Amino acid sequence: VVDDELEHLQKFKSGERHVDAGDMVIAEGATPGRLYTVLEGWAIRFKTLSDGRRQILNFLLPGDFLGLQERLSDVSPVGVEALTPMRLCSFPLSGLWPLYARFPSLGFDVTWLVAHEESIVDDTLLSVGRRTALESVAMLLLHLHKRATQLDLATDGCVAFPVTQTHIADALGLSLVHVNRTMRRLRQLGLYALDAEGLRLPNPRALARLADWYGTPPRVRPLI
Amino acid sequence: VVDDELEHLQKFKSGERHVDAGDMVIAEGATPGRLYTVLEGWAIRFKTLSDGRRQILNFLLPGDFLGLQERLSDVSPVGVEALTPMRLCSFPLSGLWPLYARFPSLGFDVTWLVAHEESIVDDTLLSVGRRTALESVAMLLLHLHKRATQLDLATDGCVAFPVTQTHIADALGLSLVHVNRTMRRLRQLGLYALDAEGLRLPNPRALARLADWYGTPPRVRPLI
DNA sequence: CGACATGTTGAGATGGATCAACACTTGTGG
DNA sequence: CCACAAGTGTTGATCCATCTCAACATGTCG
Repeated sequence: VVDDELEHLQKFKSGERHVDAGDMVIAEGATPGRLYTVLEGWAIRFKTLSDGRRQILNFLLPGDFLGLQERLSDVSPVGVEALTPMRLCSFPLSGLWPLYARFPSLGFDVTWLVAHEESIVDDTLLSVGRRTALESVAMLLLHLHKRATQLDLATDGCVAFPVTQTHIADALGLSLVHVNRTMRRLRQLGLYALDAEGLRLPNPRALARLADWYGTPPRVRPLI
Repeated sequence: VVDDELEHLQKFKSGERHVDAGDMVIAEGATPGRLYTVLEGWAIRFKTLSDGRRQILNFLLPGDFLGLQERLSDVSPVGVEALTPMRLCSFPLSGLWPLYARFPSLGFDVTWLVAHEESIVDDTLLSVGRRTALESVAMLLLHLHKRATQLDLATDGCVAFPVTQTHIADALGLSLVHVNRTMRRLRQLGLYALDAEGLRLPNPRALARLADWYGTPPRVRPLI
């Protein structure tokens, strides 16, 4: 989707960063001075309350941008944790302004990426607030499968899926146990299959109907 | 907070729009060709499922920007409804790119506004997903009161409050009845008072502790 | 005056939470 | 090679935060 933007942004990179699965890319409460784009791998962006309750805000896949929302205050209010080994394109926060000044079209693209991420969070908020557990899980599986497929991460409709039931629970504001039971229902309905190979959705349209969610047709450079 | 940006953005305006309380600024499913900044008044940004369940994504106050997330696809996936009479600064979508090209710093500010709105939605998602009803309502009241105060809408700690319990329910993914009972508890705890004058928070620090939410110190032009 | 929006309260129902096991796999150190 | 811990998935039993249904009160407005 954003190949073009990615390529340009990389000219500003000051280095690549590699992290392992489970590593924190940005720790909650840290003061990161870097921005990243994801080149490879999956991550979660999350917040936690002081007693440990955690909410996953969204999943980060290749092409996603991170570090901007995190920099609105001195201390990052969110954490970012790798779900798989990752390759990140890194550049300093101080490089952002020159980028806008000299390549306004890239600034434009950054805005687009941020707005796009927000629209995903909007959708999740609708799920968590108003959808039932079954509907929410249906939408999340469909959403992630679709994104991965659009990034060419699918082989024959099957995408590697590093997301555990715990992650799904934390993304949808549900308990682990209830996610487990809900996913059993979806599985028995034949709406998804998951094994070592990855995630498969035999009937995506039924999932979409169930979740009342029909993704947005992707547009490159949609503004202007 | 954003007076400076507002002033510049207004140079691009193609007109002012006035709407009454209850009017739709942007209808769900419409294809708006305009962007707005709020000059005066309150609004909600929301999504609805096809059976009518509604989720408010965030509240729009003076200085907020709208129309960008809405324009990521051909059809606006969200609606915007005025809670009070509003005055909006309007300019055409086609004016956005020239703005970036000729005044990169304004592009920068637009990015900041979008990222800031996302951080608010992030906080709400944490509430809806992981906070209890009492905590969620506490945070919402505190958040709105703080924003209004920062915009100088408070007189003597009291802000006009056009938000009904139905809105709070739809913002927090709760039922109207439960919001009513929850607010009664908060009222009896002396944590808020609401009358024709407006909303008053006698003990904001207790609310913050209850909600485990300590807003971000506002920064103007925080990037660079 | 009635219609409508908003707030309030009670009673009962339920989706989802919590607590508690247990199975399976993987990695690790002795 | 085995014992063990840690992560993940699964299932049953029970509880409760919140929902739904149903009234009713109040204020506003045409």
